[in-house]
Amino acid sequence: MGKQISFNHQKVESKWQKLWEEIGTYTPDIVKAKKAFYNLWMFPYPSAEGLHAGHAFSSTGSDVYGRFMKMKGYDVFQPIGYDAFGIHSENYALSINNHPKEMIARTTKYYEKQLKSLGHGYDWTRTVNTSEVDYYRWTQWLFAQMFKAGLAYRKAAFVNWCPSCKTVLADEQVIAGECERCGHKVETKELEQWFFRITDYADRLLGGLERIDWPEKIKIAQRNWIGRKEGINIEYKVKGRKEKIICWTSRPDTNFGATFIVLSPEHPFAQKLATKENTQKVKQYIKDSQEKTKEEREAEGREKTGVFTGSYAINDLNGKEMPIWISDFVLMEVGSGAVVGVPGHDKRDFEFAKRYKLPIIRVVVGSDNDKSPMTKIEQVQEEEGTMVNSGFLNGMNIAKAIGAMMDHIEKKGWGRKKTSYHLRDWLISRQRYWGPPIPMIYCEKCAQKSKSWFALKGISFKGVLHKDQSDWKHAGWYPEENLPVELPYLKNYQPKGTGRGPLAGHPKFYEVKCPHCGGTARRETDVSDTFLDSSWYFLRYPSVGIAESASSGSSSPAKRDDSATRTRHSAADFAWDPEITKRWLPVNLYFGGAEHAVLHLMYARFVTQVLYDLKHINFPEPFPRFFAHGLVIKDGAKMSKSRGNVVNPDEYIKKYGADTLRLYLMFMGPMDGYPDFRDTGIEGMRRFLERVWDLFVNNKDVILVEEKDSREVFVKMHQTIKKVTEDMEKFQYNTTISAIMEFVNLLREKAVYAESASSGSSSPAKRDDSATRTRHSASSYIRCAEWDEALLVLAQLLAPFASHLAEEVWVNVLGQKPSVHTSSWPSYTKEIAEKEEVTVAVQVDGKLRATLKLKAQNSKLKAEVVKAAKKEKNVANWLKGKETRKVVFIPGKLVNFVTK
RNA sequence: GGGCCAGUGGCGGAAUCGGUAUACGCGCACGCCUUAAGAGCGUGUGAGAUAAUAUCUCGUGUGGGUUCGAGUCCCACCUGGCCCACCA
Repeated sequence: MGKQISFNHQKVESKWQKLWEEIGTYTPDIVKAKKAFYNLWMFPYPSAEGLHAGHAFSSTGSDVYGRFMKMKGYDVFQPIGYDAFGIHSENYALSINNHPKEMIARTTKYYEKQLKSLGHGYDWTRTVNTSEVDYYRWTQWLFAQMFKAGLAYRKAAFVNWCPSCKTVLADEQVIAGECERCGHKVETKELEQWFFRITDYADRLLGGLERIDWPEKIKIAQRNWIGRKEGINIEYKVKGRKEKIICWTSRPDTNFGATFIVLSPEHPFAQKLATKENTQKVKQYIKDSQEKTKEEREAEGREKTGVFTGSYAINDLNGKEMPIWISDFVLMEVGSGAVVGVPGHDKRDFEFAKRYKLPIIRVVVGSDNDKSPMTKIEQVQEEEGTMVNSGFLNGMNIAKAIGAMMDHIEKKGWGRKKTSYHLRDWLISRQRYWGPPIPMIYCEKCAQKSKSWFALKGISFKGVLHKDQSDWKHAGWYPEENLPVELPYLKNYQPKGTGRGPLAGHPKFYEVKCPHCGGTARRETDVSDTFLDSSWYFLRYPSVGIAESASSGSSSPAKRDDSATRTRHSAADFAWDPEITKRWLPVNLYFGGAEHAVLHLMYARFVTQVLYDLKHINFPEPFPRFFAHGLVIKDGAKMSKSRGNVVNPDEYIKKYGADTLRLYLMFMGPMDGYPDFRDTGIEGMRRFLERVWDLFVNNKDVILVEEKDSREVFVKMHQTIKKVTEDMEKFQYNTTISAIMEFVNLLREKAVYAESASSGSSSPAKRDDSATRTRHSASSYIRCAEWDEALLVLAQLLAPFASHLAEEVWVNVLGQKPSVHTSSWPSYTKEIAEKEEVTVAVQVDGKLRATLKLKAQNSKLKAEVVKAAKKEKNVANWLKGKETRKVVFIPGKLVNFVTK
């Protein structure tokens, strides 16, 4: 008997996990659900060696909320899947010398086992794997839609190239000059690539932020990344030449202080403007700078380099000649790739001017009133001040001067206002193997025709497709209509580093007929960015199994696709079912990491807006509510393999149980914090659960709660429900659990165990040797209803966290029908939850001198409280000989005698 | 360089609106139990003064301010973290 006290987590957990799956506890009626709640956790990529404690932390945070909503009466849908396509999985496969296809098959199995062992309430009947053809045919479909809408185009550009991953990268995927995946320094290469016109959506992505419930820091990150800035393109004539240089600036007010112009080495005029004697130097400089990586450019960073072209631009404002220089601190992708140098009011310009002894003119005087010539960088006035040496602007403040100057320049025809964005088009091609082949076909013959077509129209065609939809077919590119374009199994899938993907070595794959002229054409051999896979997965989940099952044909869904006969939105043959999508989307709560602020979260919003515009869905924002969880820290640092501080949840689940781990992870700290994982902490949590278990299984021996105690238990129960309910909504699980602990502590304190009549030496009463607990003979006391209710409530409050233990006691101890997870969340009465007796603080001049224990209603009466407070010896002492000038009274809380 | 966030016991962290700072847990100490150890249970635990569970002083990174009253609000600074970064 005595040994049975210990909670056998392995037995209990596996028992319920099996049963839940059998009876479909977490599989909602996807077609008919009335109160749909789509609770989504960012799916993981199954490339590493399984889930670590960080995954367990965030997925549990999401699961706890889903379970809570379920008990609140919602039809909760919690799907799970794998972001299994893409460079991260491929790199991992390469590192372990395994084919990604096999690696994925193995790791997804392991992930599934781990996720199940954590006891999460996922709907395992609807999973997604982005590397499976049934999924990626729609990723390809999405690409084709983008192209048809004029949102996918090719252009030659200076792009980020990772020499280690041997592929190009989007701007978002370059972190501080390094590859997001492998950490290798990124270089710049000029290549022709596929882009998505995300910049067309810049303003809408910005505007949409106002309407969604996201953490402010994520919104700010997106705003900064989009980086909308008002400015002006100023056109400068070049002395003695026909070229005009356009410089974008947000600070035209300082233009009277402009003393030079700097072009990016990649600027089309960079070489052209070099005078004869400078040509050699300029050529060399351009060549040198292009060989540098971004990192190198930056490392030399503050030490500016440059070369003079020999040409001069004219500042129309004052007719001054400005030497035109070339320097690699000016980036082609920013603004217009050319900068007007105002060294007095821009630190970088100042450094450049200093280095090459260019004149520095002050045109702004700041609040320090320094009007002296500028010789030190500290004097550079960037932020605020009053205009000087600036003609008609003199005396104006900066804000006013900017407006005045912009109007002036536009009126004179020297330039045009232009809003600039930091956001750039999404580079979507990858020269890799493990991804969806870009479903496009290129026909050289058609391309030649289109070149003449462009020539006819007077458009110089440089590989950039125009937005006008009629243009695309003239560039020789056609979207593949027979989807999917299956990724062939390649044994040697290693990236080549030639600027082309591994598929380029397989004529069987790329040799196709031109869908337009029937001639020999070539299929695109690059694959798409992995972030395209994850940009729409949330649309897929609810319809998994629905779209296919509605199909009557015997052929596989992959083969059924025939664009001519396909009705786009028929349930049988589309990525998502329109009715189900209406019911379940947008996602009600998205739970994930903040590190995706300008990656996945931005791309998913963009794709959703495009699909909304193309009328494939009826909502413009995929995630109206997003919660950004924090990270688990171990030994003071972020978990990582290289640090060797990765915590594998498996061993903890085995040793202490999933319930213990779940509770501990949620108790460590707030969900958006960075709590430290400790072994001693989890042991403490196991002890807590052991005490809870003890409370339940020995429940039948509790025979008494005294009148006073039963009331206390009852009140505490209502207080606990209130606290837990409120804090759950705010994802403050740590305080939720501490409230439950307090409740458990009280129950244990008040419990009185009977001498068991039936059992002998191993009776439960023996187990507890506390001197404070009294033992009574069973005959003289009765059980109270409050006690039984308290235990039911306790099981329910624990259910989102300790799902298995709660279920076990709910069914096998408390005799309820399964499942505690479908029972309705307990309610509380506000009046009962309010304390009956309160402690009122008594202060003299703001210092605590006594506390009063008063009945709640009395504590609200000023006269009563003041009277009682003055009676307190210590208060009287402090008031002696002083004149009370004022009495501050906060009903039910505090009284403060002011004598000063 | 820019943006955002945070500094509370030995540790993780509590503290709705400005109103008893340190809830809950870990750790530690002591006690009970035990032949012993462990487990379990109980008590204590911000610092200092003190015979004292009475009482007093100090105390939420530093310095100032507002207020009857500040962890919370304002100003300046210091430290740490995260994100972005030669963005014109």
